[in-house]
Amino acid sequence: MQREDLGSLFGRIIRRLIAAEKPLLDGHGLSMWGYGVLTHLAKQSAANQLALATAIGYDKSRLIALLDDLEQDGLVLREPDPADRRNRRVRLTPAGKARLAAVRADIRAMEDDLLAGFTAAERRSLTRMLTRLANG
Amino acid sequence: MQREDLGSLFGRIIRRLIAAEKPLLDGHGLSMWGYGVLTHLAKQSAANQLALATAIGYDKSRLIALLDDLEQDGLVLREPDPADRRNRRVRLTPAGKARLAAVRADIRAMEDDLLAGFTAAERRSLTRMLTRLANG
DNA sequence: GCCTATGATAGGCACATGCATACTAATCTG
DNA sequence: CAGATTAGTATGCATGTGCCTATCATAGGC
Repeated sequence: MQREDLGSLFGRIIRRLIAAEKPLLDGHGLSMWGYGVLTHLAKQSAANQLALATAIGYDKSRLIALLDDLEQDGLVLREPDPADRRNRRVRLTPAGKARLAAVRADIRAMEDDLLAGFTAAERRSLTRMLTRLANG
Repeated sequence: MQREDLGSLFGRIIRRLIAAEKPLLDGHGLSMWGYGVLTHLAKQSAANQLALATAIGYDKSRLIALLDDLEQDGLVLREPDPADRRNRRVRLTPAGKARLAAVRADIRAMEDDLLAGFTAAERRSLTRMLTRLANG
């Protein structure tokens, strides 16, 4: 029973993260997946909804209602693609960017708190290794 | 949009881990939570089921059926606590230990594969940091 | 010896998930 | 132009989850 499972470690960490993030997201009227969509769109607008769904690992059927909500809140915009009228491009509105920035500030503060015991070098090393694992 | 969210990183990693672990567990006839129970019991037998549930972060109601299954498969044993007959101690059977060892070998191999690009020093550093985060 | 608290168990509720199907509009292929 | 493919959308199903309530046996406090 030497070393502990990665699965168990990551599982416990994810639980802590979710528990800490949930109230912050609630405070800004965002769901986990809603936040995921905004975050992704901040990096790059989506050429179509299917691409967005696969990019964030969400079900394309479920994405519809999620986008409906975000659009109704004025955070994202679905616009037709003139080149291929089947596609609907999705991008952030200014309000979406603002909302994201606000949540992100809260989340960053929470994460800083979580990493309080880590030196700057450790944090860099950790995020670098996590990124490698995530993109494997 | 400087650094990426911890939540997003951990989320993607967890997805990869689950996708890789699921078939291994299936191959040994274990569910995620079943594996979690066996792993925990290998570290220490549970004084009662409630303690076990909270230790692994599982719902105490749901634990019943899970233990029923594990017991029926001969992997764990529920035995009365002579000191307090409300309690039911839970511990691994030899078959449970054997099953756990088998799954664990598979999982360890999978994890080694996942960490293929990491040096021994990096792995140590990673697990040390993850443990700190998990036990915050 | 009563009253309260605790552990094991059963059951239900609301919700999110992955997965599958179906339908329409638009595009592409031959 | 006809047939196949793709994007968006709606919907349904089985499953798993957290949470909450109820019941029963046992313990412990007073």
